[in-house]
Amino acid sequence: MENNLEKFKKILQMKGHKATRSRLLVISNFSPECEPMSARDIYEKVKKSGTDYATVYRILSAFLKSGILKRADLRKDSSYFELADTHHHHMVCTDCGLIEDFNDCKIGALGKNIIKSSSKFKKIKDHSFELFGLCNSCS
Amino acid sequence: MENNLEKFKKILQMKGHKATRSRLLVISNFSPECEPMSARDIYEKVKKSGTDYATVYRILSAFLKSGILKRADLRKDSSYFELADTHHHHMVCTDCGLIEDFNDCKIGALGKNIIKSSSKFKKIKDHSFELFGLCNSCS
DNA sequence: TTTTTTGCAAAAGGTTTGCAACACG
DNA sequence: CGTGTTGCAAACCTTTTGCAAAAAA
Repeated sequence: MENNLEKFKKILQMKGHKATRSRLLVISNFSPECEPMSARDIYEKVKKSGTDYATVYRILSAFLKSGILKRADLRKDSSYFELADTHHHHMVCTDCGLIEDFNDCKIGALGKNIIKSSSKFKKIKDHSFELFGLCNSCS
Repeated sequence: MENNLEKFKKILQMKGHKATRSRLLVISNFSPECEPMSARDIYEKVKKSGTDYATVYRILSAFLKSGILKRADLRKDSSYFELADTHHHHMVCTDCGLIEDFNDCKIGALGKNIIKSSSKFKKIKDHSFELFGLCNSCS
């Protein structure tokens, strides 16, 4: 447990954040395996410690900027977040919201080809690639 | 002009909508070439005729359900909409918001392969694929 | 101690809803 | 004419901001 705490402290410092109680709380709720979370999801997990919505949003925004987190574009009503260093994509059930991860192997190459024919862009930093459909239970 | 009106009426009826003044107004503001639009973009174009925000949202929502429109996932602060029957994707400048369309040739096949290895999904209805970076002016 | 961050409260968008009047078919 | 749609106002939800108190380095 203390090991993890130290690990998270190190990550925060490496990314230029002060290791505050709230930030440690937020980051420790993410793992490479877990589903993307909304601000509300995170707030629900940290509110018992006194951390409020404004702080959650400020932390999420700072983590996005420093590259700890990235957005997942799931066509939901609010923004979803996940660790930035795990490159995978999602299948999303448009009925019940179920999310399944999948690994993407060929998108990077695709993007490089596409940009060659663009006159307005010369470099891509990131991409989204999500699949939408009905899961087995909903179909 | 009247030709277009008749064309749009036909589309609405075919999709099970009554051809009301507001719905004709909204649908006639979309074209296969135009950039995705937000509810605000559309409201700005129809407000002079008296159509209000609530109606715009109700129409967008109905058009999504009937398959006239689909969402575009552009990582902006609000939802964006475009005609559902034009299959293309977007490059988005994360600085100034510039959007450039591109045609996607290989994603469909990719999706089919991916779903084969899923235990929770057996059919994909749609996908997102957008590229994010800085446009030439912003980089 | 100095600077950054937090908690609270309030505000600012974006989106949805109740309801009576209205328009389409 | 009857049902579905609209306009208005108000509510709701997500996200942002101002500010004084608290915590990190």
